[in-house]
Amino acid sequence: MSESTGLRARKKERTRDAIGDAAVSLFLQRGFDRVSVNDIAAAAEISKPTLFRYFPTKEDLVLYRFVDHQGEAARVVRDRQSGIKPVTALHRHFRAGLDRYDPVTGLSDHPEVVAFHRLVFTTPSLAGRLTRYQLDDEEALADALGEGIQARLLAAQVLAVQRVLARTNWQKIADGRTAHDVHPEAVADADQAFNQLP
Amino acid sequence: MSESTGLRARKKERTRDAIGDAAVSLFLQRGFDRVSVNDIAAAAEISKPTLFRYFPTKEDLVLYRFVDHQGEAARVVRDRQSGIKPVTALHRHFRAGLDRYDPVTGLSDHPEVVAFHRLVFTTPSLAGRLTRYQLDDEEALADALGEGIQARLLAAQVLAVQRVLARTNWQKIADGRTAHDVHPEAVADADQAFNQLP
DNA sequence: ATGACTGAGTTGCTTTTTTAACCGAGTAAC
DNA sequence: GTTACTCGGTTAAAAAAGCAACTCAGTCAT
Repeated sequence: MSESTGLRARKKERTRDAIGDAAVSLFLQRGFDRVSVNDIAAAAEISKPTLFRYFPTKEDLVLYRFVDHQGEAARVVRDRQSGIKPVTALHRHFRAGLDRYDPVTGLSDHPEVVAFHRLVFTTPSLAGRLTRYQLDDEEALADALGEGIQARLLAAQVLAVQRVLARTNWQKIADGRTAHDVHPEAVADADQAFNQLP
Repeated sequence: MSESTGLRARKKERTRDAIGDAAVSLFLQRGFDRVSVNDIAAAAEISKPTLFRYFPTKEDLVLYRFVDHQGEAARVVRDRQSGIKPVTALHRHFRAGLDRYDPVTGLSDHPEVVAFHRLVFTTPSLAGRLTRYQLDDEEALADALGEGIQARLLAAQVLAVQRVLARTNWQKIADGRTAHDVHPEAVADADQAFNQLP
């Protein structure tokens, strides 16, 4: 088994995580625009230019956790077993995320995750930037689905569905319920939503 | 109060410590020449050239803890209050080291320190290199003491005395006694030794 | 409205680190 | 004896990080 990543790559990854974690932690403590990039750089013990070498903008410091899932939908479609319809593959993948309470499904009641989602949804510049990421994601998914306008339409609908499902789940949890409690409804919602897709 | 060390300096110091600690820890586990510099570099998560930029030779990886005390005797003499004889200043300084169980006096029963001393004394190349350090130390002390042959003689005698005292203390502790138990004898030995110096 | 600040990004230059390749001595295999 | 290791230590080139100083917006006094 090769888990040898090379010194350079390993340290870069660690630096990236350190910056991202420091940023999110500070943002959760004090709010997005009460924290300067200087604060983050200081907390992560790196210099400001280094910070911007890892993250193009301040917003990306928050959203890099989503970026890591960038293109995931497209990948699911591409890697599906033959004979399985794209929508089915996406449905199963979302369902699996639900079952392991993956934060991207909105179905996580870890306090940090909940706070993080509130941060994103209630900070306009972050929500804005997030939709831009989702557009990229949509495009990739459309490409994976095929060529014409139908592929684009389907891609848009799938991602819209996932967005709504995730927000719905998050909302219920933000209202104080546990992820475990919400799980059955989340599964039912997902089944209904995906099944009425073309 | 300024404790601002600058990012660069702070990280360098940390890297140095990481290398030194990794090295000593491995040496204590497996013995000096059962550990390659590659092992040390890997454990400290730095590359081999980096290791050698921090430490000129493998031996220095062990001895840097002594190097940090390099020139201490000379400094004690130079910084003594006026009216105090050099030997007296050195005597008091050694006595103070005894009182705080400073490892350099040999009067420490921390298992790690004891094992470390055994490592140094029982590994020929290390003992050899250590005496070279002590020669440098001796020269610095001689310069601090004055010009002629007398200064050199005194310097040599002082350091010889300190060496013997430290080894004597260490030997007693290696035989199983506690530092606290040995302390009175160590003080008596030191008093006797320093008092019969010119 | 002008001037002084603050904060997001950037730029040029220097220092540090990684990488991979090498040297030279020792040593074990055959 | 030659071949092939391993190990201490070095070198050159390229990547990455630090530092200081800068631009460009906004903001908030006076």
